[in-house]
Amino acid sequence: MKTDLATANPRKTPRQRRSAVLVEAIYEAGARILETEGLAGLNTNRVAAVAGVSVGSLYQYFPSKEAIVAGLLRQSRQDLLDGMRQVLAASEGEPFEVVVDRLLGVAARGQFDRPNLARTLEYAEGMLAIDEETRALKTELAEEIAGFLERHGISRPLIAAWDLISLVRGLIDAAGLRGETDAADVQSRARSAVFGYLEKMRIAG
Amino acid sequence: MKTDLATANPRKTPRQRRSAVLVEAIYEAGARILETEGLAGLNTNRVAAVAGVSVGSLYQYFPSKEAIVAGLLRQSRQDLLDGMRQVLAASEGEPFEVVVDRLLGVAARGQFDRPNLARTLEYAEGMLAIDEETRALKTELAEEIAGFLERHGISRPLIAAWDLISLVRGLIDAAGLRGETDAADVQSRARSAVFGYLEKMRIAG
DNA sequence: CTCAGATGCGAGCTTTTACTCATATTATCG
DNA sequence: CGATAATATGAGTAAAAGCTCGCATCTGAG
Repeated sequence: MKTDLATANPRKTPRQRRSAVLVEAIYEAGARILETEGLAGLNTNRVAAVAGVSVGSLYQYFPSKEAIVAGLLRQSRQDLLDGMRQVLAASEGEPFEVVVDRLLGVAARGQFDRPNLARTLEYAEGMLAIDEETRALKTELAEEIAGFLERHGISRPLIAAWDLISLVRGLIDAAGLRGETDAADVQSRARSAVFGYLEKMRIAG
Repeated sequence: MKTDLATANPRKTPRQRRSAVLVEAIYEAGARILETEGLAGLNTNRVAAVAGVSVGSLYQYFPSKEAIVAGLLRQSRQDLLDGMRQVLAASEGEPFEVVVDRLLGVAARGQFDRPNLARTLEYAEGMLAIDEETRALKTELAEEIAGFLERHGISRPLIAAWDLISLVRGLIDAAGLRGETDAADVQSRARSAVFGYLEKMRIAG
């Protein structure tokens, strides 16, 4: 638990194809373990075993087990941010409600298929030394959303963005945990919460 | 990580005062560690050290480290459930909005002062073998809220209860994590989300 | 084909951690 | 008090986990 930043970043980057494959296998093994057993079940020996590689190879590219988790978190955040930006870019001139719903769709898709993984990764942030870049992705996402909200007359847009992100995450996460499978239904309830919140904010803010 | 139920429950109950004090010290030490270093930072040796007792004593009352976390989770849930029930019992005939706001206050108070602890405990449920009784507390809470919602004409009350609980938790949790200190402001935003959601649900349900 | 650099390996060393047990101290009650 | 039950202790053990290092194998440029 003493992990500082130096040990939470990749050690070296793969140059040949086989090493890229190896790194990918490690990430997937890590994800699977986090998904089924959580942070506490993740150890380098097991990751290596599940990935079908040796511990030594693992340590060629990951200086610590935290680095694996950090990498997964970064990927997950980057994907979400990219998805959101794509929606926003492709939705110029569209009605507010439509855009919000599309954003919601991106969020739901990213979280609902592997809810345990998503939850563990988010939880991990508070416990690990995560590099600034990965942390920044979270802020970037909020700012992206905030900009969009501001353009549509929502007051305190940054606060609202944070609130909406965390509230939607909480709702979807819990639904996944309970074993709900109807993503459309969950999304529609999340929509209610989001629009409800926004309406109140338009008046009160 | 193999912990089954037998090992996640208290070993024996304190009979004298000194042992009750000891157990209390262990819980508080556990809470402090979870708060600052998360689940991964919790180990029996450290808990004992922080509590100022010996490992041997710890194992007199806790069969495993999981039992400490399980106990903390149970307490936290019991407190929340009690608080909610008290509000509901004391609010017969009060307007819906007032009661909701009081419930929100209970939730916020229980979560906002030690957000890291609250988050870790909730996360822990998925990773540990928690006794049925503690698990049931979660359901009881949802059902309590659901009953209240149903009496006020909310459709799909149980789903709505789950959604509201998790959405409020997500929102408050994130606010605490970001270091917000104005509990009243957070609560008022949570109120917006809750009423917003409920209004949509009254129509759509 | 060759060879230097890149990659892969896994036995094994070290540290951490869960947990026990023999022993010592303290409370309670007659 | 004195005796018995309750409680507290912490050195010690076994298992798990983090991580290294010397050596084997592969790849691609020339």
